[in-house]
This record gives sequence, C-alpha cells and structure tokens, in this order.
Amino acid sequence: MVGIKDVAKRAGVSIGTVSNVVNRPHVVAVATRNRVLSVIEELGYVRDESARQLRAGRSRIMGLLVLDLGNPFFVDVARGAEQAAHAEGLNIITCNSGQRSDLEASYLAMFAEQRVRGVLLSPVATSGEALRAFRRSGTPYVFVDRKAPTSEASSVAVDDLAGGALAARHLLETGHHNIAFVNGPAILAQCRDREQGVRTALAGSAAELTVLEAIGLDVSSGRDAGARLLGMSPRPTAVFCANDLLALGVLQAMVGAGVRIPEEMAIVGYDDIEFAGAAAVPLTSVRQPAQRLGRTAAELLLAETADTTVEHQAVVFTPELVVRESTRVRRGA
Amino acid sequence: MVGIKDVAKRAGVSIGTVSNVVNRPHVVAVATRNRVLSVIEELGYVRDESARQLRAGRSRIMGLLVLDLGNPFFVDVARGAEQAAHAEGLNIITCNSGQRSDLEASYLAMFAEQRVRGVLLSPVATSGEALRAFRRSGTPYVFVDRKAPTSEASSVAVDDLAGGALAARHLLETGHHNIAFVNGPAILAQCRDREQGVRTALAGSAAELTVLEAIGLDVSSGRDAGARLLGMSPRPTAVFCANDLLALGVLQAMVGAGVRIPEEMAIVGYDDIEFAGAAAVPLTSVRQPAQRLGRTAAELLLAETADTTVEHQAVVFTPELVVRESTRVRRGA
DNA sequence: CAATCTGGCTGAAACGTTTCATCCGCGTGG
DNA sequence: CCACGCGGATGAAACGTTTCAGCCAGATTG
Repeated sequence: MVGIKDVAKRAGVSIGTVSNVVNRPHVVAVATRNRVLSVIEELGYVRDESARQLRAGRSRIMGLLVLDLGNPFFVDVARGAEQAAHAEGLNIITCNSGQRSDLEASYLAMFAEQRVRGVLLSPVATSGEALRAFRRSGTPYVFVDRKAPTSEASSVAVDDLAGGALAARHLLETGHHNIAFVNGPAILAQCRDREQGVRTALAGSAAELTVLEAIGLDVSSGRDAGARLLGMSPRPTAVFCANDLLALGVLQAMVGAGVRIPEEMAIVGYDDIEFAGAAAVPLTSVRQPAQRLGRTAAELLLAETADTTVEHQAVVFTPELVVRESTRVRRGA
Repeated sequence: MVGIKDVAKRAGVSIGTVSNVVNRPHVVAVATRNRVLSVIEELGYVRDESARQLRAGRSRIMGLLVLDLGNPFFVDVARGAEQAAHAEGLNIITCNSGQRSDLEASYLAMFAEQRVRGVLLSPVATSGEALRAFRRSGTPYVFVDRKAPTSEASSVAVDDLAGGALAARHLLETGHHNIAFVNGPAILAQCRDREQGVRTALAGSAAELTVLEAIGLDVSSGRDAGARLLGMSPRPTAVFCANDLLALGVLQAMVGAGVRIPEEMAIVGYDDIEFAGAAAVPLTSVRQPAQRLGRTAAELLLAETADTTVEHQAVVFTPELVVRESTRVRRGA
C-alpha cells in the first residue's frame, strides 16, 4: 500500500511537504504542489485515516445507533442526522441494534474504540450494562427519540404521553368504548409512555381498555396481535398500536378475516410512516417529525463536541394526529 | 483520555504486558492478569482502534453502500450482510448514497481512507468517476444487486431480465394487451434490465407497451407516474413498476381517483417488500432474495479478503413471482 | 552593507497500539 | 553442578500521519 513517504520520495520532497500539499495547499509553491499532486495521482495515494486520527486524537465520524432500521421512522431519523453531519463535513455511520442489548453493547463498544466524535443513541434501555460501560468511555452522546435528564446528556424526543393521549382521545371522540392497545416490548420507554398516555386520556371515561403486548414492533408481531384480537369476545371496536408496523400487521389480520375497517374495527397507528397512507385502508396515525429529530440531535451533539461548556438540553417535539380512513366515520353511516 | 501506558504504570507492569492481557490473556500469569484487569476497569480504559489498526494495517470493519435505505429491500440486504459479517467478528457500517453520485463518491473515499476490509457496493453507475477513483485505492469490493464481469470483481445479483419477463408474461397471461411499464432512472442497470426483460417477453405478442420513466424509485415518484397514467387515453389496463415503492405510489394515485384494482388497472411491483402485501390492494410482486443477496455478498468478500488467490464469482439468483389481489382475476368476473 | 523578514521547505517528534527479540529466574534432567 | 527449557515479563521498533521548530536563500529595509 502506497504511503506518504512513497509520494515524497518519488516527488523528491519531504513528507512534510506532501502533507502540506494535501492539507494546506496554499502554503506550498505552485510548481512543487503540482508535481506532488501528479505523483499522488500517478501512485494512487490515499491517506490513511487511522494514522491521521491517531495523530489528531479524534475522528471525523459520528455514530448513530437506532433500534430498528426496518422501521422507516428510523430511516428518516438517520436522514436528518446525516444532513446535519454532512453540513459540518462529518460522516455518519449508522448501526442497527434491532432492539438487542448485546448488539447495542457491541456497537457502542465499537464506537468508543473508534473514538468517534459522538454518538446519537436510541437505546433499548437507559439503565443497562451496555450503556453504563459506554458512559465510562467518555464519548459524548445524545439521546434520540428518548427523553433523559439533562444532568446526564442531551436528548431529543417526541412527547409520547401526548401522542398516546392524542390517539386515545380521538378514539373516544369517534364513539368507541371498548378499545385495545397493542403495545410493544415494555422495556422500551416509548412503549411505556404511549400506554401511560392512553391510560390518562381514558381515565374518567367509560371506555374499557385492553392492553396486548406484542413481541416486537414489526409487522409480523402485528399480525399475531391481530389474530389475538380476532379471538376476543366481546371484540374491541377500536385498536391503537404502538407503531405503524404493528398497525399494518393488525390491519392485515383484520382484512384477511373479512373484518371491515373502520366499521367493525377502527385502527390508529403511530409514526405516520409513508406506508401508512398507502395501506389497505389508509391508516390514521400519530405523526412524529422524524427527520427533524435526527437533525436536531446531530446539531446538539455537534454543538457539545465543539464547545464542552454548553449545557445539556432536552428538546421535546409535539406529535400530531393524522386522520385517515381507518378511523373515519363514514358519512351517513 | 486514558491509554495503555496509564494502565501499565498504575498496575506496575510494562505496556507489553497490558497489551497481552487484552489480546492474549492466557500468556500472562493469572495474578498479574487480574491486577491489570482491575486497573483497566478502574480507569475505564478503552483501547484506541485507530492505533490498533495503524499497527495492524487493516481494520475490522466492512463497508456497505446501498442505493436507498428508504427502500426496505436494501434494509434486508443490509441485514443479511450484517449477519455474515458478525459471524466473522467484523462490524459493518452501512451508508446510503441515495442514488447520488457525489455522496457515493464521498462514502467510497471514506471507506478507502478508513482502510476497511472491503466494501459491498450497489453503485449508481459502474462507469462513473467515483468508482474509478475507488478502484485505484485497491480496497476489495463486491457488487451487490448488480452484475459485473468477473474480470473486475465478484458480484451477487438477481436476474433482472428474468424478473422483468416474469412480470410481463404474467400480465399477458391474465389477458392484458395495453401495458405500461413505470421505470426508474435509466442510469440504473437494474432498471434497464427489467425494461429489457419486459420488452423481450412482449416481443411477438400483440400487446402494446408504454414506458414511463419516473424521476426516482420512491413512493412519491410513483404517485406522479400514476397521475400520468390516469391522463392517458386509451388508458393501459395494467402497469408494471420497476419497484414496489413506485407501485405503491401508483396504487395510491389509482385508489385516490377511484380506479378499481385490478378490474380497471392491474398492478405488478418488484422486490416484494413487506409492505407490498399490506397495501390497499395487496400487490403482486417479483420477489428477490434480499437477505440472501447481502449474506452471500459478504461471504464472498470475506473469502476474497482472507485469501487473495480466490477467483471472482458472479452469483445470480432467480426472482420469483408472488401473485396477489392486484392482478388476480376475480372468480366469475 | 548589515539586519530583518519571508516564502518555502525539511527533519524529527509524537500519537497509542502490537509484536518480537530478549531477558530473568527457577525447576529439571543429565 | 551445568545446561537447558520454560513461563512470564520487558523494552523498543514500527505503523503513517500531522505539526512545529528550524533552516536556507533571496528580498526588503534602514
């Protein structure tokens, strides 16, 4: 592999000069510069980032660890973060924990060993061993899609209590009294909060609430939950799902069983991913500003790494209900 | 930041011993080992991967560059690749070119500078400047979802001609004579091949073919294409889309305009992403073994980097048609 | 003409590891 | 008692950069 000293020798200059050509072209005489550049081209020299980084002590990379890249919500978060990072000339590497603590731990360890500039993190749990070890490494981090005390770190989240309440209230207002909530794994704070929001909104109303916990937050878990719903009697007349993937699964199960949506079963999802509007019955959903979430988190992290005196912030966005056919009362029905 | 020599000093041993504790624990006496380990724990020592890599000359990371992470097909590819890489103790970093050559070039440059073990690549174009520069860096790479001459590199792809033909033949067999093909950008070989497959299958038949080129391969481009289809007269009775995102967009446009699927317009997509089956009208689609694609590509790359004498391979998988309601002739209709 | 400045370049140190030759002390076989 | 082997530890070299003090030659100033 060709290194800086091969270039130097070939061009008949010192390695310092080659380095200058690459990093501070203006300080070297134009003739020398061109000679060096053409040798670089000729030899196909590519600088070694690890040496560069070793010397510099820090990298030009920012890590992003998300719960599930299979969820388009997180793809949007990643897009937003990437935008902000590129604007500062940093690269982002995106990793997918798939909600597995062991993978989460392994990626966090990798980030720490890589000495990345900082990490955007949507953790499985804020109290786990993985995270505790990572904290000790001193790598700066910001929580995405997860609230956290500012004493620990900055965070950018969406108000899940409000989101849950938004959905529940909508179902109440459209006349439902027997409501199911299909939740994801309770380890996830998002899930707990959304459920809490639902409970708060329903408290005092006459509505009955059934909570089902799905194994995952994906479409197939949704199908399972849908099957369970179908077996209930009396069957709830409305179901709110902790995210859109679950809702799409439930929807599939209902359509497969010939249940009419929304007449026999109203459905509300969460995230408002692009596919929600294109579903068998377009889904009512609680929209989160995913891209904004990612962008803001990255900006916060950049600000903190640039100037360690900045204080942690906890940004909370407000979700928004998007009503579509899956809960729309038919005119004249 | 605490380094190996801080640990050494604190534990009263040489740095070589600390290194041994970390990398070859068995060669150091158990008493010493424990002492060092507890100092490591106490100080929160994390080894610096850049120094490690500088010394080793190569990294423990594999790069994956995909065309569009917003397309669940590529998320599945990434999953497969990750599986294979983890099995070998390597980490994968996934980057998203979004079909932009400039981003592609920037990520490839990053991979080269990082001296990654190798790169899995689904390129925008195989002839571009970005790729040419990357080749010179000598970083091993394997094409994913893209055929390539074995003289250049290994590749793992799906037979797009067969896929296109599969869809077109299906539409012929279900009685359509006026067929539209909504294609993506012609820079993409996948798109060109699928179109070619369609043309081949239709040659000799009486069917008429209209080709529309969408701006992107996403849902909103599909909606645009759908609008264009609606304006045509005579309007085609069937449409095949170069991927499922496009098909979902077209479907949305049709449903929005009150066009009945499949009676007034049959639709076939490509990729068979999970959302295809959950769509307004479940989509007939050409299924590709996405995860397998990623896994195989990673394995090929690993084999090549382990032993440079292995020859390049061109693996081609065969796609498969999954028929659903969007083209299903209603019984007794 | 001496002193000073300046543009352009050089040489070497430093970054934090890993690795390898070497060394030490001790038990063992001859 | 010597030689040898061996487990265990050490010290220094090397990896490819960046940076910085310093050097040289020529231009500028007083």
